[in-house]
Amino acid sequence: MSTPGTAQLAPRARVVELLERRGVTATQQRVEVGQVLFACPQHLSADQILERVLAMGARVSKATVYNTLNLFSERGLVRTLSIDGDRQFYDPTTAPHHHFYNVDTGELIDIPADALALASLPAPPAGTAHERIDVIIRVRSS
Amino acid sequence: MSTPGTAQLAPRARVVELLERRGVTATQQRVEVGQVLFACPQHLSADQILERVLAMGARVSKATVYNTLNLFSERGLVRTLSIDGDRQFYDPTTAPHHHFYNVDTGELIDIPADALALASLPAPPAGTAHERIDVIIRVRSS
DNA sequence: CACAAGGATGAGAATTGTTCTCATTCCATC
DNA sequence: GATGGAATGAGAACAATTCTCATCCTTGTG
Repeated sequence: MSTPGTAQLAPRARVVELLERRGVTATQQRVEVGQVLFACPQHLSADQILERVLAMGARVSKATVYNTLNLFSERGLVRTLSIDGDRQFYDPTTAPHHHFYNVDTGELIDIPADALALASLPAPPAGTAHERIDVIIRVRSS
Repeated sequence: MSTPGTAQLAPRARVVELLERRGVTATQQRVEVGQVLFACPQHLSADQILERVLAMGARVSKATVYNTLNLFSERGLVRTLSIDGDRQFYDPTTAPHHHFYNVDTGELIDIPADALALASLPAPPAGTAHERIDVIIRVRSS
């Protein structure tokens, strides 16, 4: 069984390497946020991340969590998901992939890119270039 | 040229029919919101809808606009889109289709369902059933 | 046509997720 | 160690949305 109150974390060294590879200064708080975020493939809200960082005994503010997540997002370390209007989720998996979203439970599940073939992509509107494609398959508990 | 201050509106009769077909009581305010919303294929925020309803000389409150849009959404009269975390957009086109989203301008453009082939849909997770599929192609001004 | 009953509306307060402010703290570099 | 610019944090500010609840309509019924 797992130690109570101790969640699985990504090793500091791995997080530091990830950040530095993207030119992000690896400060105390950023690394701690990263340890939570990059622990495993998952979908966490800012609040959940704050909670877990505090639970690991670290000291971080809400402002820093948001600053950090926005920075990570800009630098491609995390993918920001807007599924409903309520809040955003942060997805440590940045390689192309898609999502199931259970509208009843709020659960998000990854769909590997190769499990969903997108044939015949339409050309982007004049003067624009593709940036990323999000497919969300909404499902409901039956 | 168009009459200044007079936006294009869906005819009352058509809106009333749409609402009644879905079992929605066609009250004054709901019809007015519908006249704005169903005027043409478009993507409006709640604020924009409120603005336009007021601009047509009607009297509606913010609360009623939200109540109405949520009701329309439940009854399948409108599709609610969450593209970024900022606000929701309401799309009168309820038939399957997808969207381009320009991250620089915020512009949303419809993609007809048949312009984008989804091959090999993954099976929904156990105990769930497909509800709807949203494809958002993010583009950036180049 | 009056009228009750339940639904709809609206003004503004409340909530919630996120951003902002700016004084303090940290940290890489000299 | 000093130092300057970046990072942090407490809490205020903000914006979209929801809630509250008193008032107003509608609609069906006698």
